Amino acid sequence: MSDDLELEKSDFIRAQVKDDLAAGLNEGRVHTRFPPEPNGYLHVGHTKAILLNYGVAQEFGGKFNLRFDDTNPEKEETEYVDSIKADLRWLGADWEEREFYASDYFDTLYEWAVHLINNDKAFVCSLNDEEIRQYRGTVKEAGRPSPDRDRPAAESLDLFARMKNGEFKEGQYTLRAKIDMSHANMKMRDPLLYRIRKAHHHRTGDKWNIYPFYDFAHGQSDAIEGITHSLCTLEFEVNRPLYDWFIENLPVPYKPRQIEMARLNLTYTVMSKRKLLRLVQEGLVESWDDPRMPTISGLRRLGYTPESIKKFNGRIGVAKRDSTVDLDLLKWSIREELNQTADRVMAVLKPLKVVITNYPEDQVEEIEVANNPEDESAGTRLVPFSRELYIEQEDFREVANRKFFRLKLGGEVRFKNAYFIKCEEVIKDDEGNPIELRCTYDPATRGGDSPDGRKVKGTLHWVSAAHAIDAEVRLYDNLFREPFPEEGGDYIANLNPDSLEVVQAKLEPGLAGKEVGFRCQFMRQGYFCIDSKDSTPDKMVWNRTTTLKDRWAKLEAKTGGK
RNA sequence: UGGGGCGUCGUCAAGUGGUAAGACACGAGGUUUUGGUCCUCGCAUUCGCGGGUUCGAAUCCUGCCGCCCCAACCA
Repeated sequence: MSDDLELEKSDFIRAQVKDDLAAGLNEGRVHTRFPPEPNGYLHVGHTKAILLNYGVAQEFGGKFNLRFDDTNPEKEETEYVDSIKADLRWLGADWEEREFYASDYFDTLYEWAVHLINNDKAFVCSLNDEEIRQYRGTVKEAGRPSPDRDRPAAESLDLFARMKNGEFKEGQYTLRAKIDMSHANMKMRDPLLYRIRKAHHHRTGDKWNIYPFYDFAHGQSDAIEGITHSLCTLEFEVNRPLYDWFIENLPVPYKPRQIEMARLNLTYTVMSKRKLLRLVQEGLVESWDDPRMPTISGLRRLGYTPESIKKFNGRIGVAKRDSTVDLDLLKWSIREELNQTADRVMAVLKPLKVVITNYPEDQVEEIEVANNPEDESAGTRLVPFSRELYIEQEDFREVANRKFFRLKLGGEVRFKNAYFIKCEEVIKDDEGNPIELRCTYDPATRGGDSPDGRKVKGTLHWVSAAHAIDAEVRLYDNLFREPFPEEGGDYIANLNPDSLEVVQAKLEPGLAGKEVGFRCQFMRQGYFCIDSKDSTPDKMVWNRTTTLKDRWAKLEAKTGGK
């Protein structure tokens, strides 16, 4: 698990920070921040930003702030700030006592807006949203100045104060910067600074009737906190000139610098809070932390560890080109860890009864099984073996070719660590489906080796029927069936109808009493963990974190089942 | 009147003038009481394309092509 003190992390951002330090910038400080808007749950994409920002601060002996970008009261809720904090803690990103909110700075921001008005760099505009859009021009045509652009500062000051006091309706006025309506960068065409919004804010309550926009809050918040490197995603590249304009034109205590990187995209998933919110609202998934969701809380519930997510992020790197990472890399990162650390247990997902006809009726043997072949120190345990057992339905075929190493009528296989078992008879239901196998065992093969040296090709996992624990197991698969669900139409249409299959499984008895969150490998099936929401001691619920690599399935698919 | 970014293997990604790292995926073998793990081998004569500079170019110059972002009172 720790082959990864690896080569020192290096990417263009860390290189830049290193250069800045070497050049003696920022008094030798490094100070980063993660600035989520509390309008939804965090997803894997955010882990890239969190781990980068926190990692850079750590690596250069700097500080890391958590700052909620809460300038839009209509979409923001305390539930979201709580979930965000829980996710950061779980990931191990420690903001110490520096938990801030853009709303902490509303008073300062208001003063700074007044400062701009006084310096003839902002004005109160009475255009409505439609007019503002028209006056702004297009990407290829210059815009036109608002008729209010030359409103005297005294008048703007008065109007702005009255906006704040709630004297006007929403939408009646805005405060805008006075920059350049013909600027090639649309963001510089007299951008909006404040809008009237008589909404209840999750922290400031009803104190404010006006709220600053992102552009007027973000860089200034960075400046107030003394952030040295303000890392964000590529789409904010066009906002940077505006970011710098405010820093230059306001009496800020510090001049931070914005650096942009590519956001994370993953195949077979969507990575936008808006799109994830729709899945939740329309009941297409159970909740934000549905194990199929790419949210941090969803992955946590699915069984991912913080380490695996860090490993994943270490592998994908940080760069500026738009990219979509293969979901397999994420799955690989958790298998990689769990292969080393998870105990192996036997659990039968889709049970088929096996009766060993020559095994004494009331006999029970305790079979010794290694807990983890990758880790001898994990020790061994005893598993009961008896006359009636369960095996996996898919481990039996009445007839099959020699590529099928498992049990067939008349064939012999090994039951893991127990005995060689031979299938003598199949009992079927009315539809012809096998419902019970009558088998014999070879007492001389106890432990799973034959003294006469004969070989069997297959080894099956099994569970003693009388001792088995019943449990619900949720077999999760990709949420979407297409690698690029957003391509061509509505992503909802690309939802994978088989993203969840629920089965009633039989588990080996040693699993009784395991705590919520417990992870292990169900031998030959995958990695599983006990669900943190729905599992109870009486009725366990398990989630499949991910399958094992399955070369047999691949072979079968290739040969078309022949 | 457009501006700003970005193009290196199927997918990520190193590389910063000295002759294409690594990972995932994929393929072929071997080991194996998990068709898992592990091990071995293979997988870019070429860096979006074309010119140029140079003894030497993915790296420099130049022309073209392609993709992404910006015209919310969202962030």
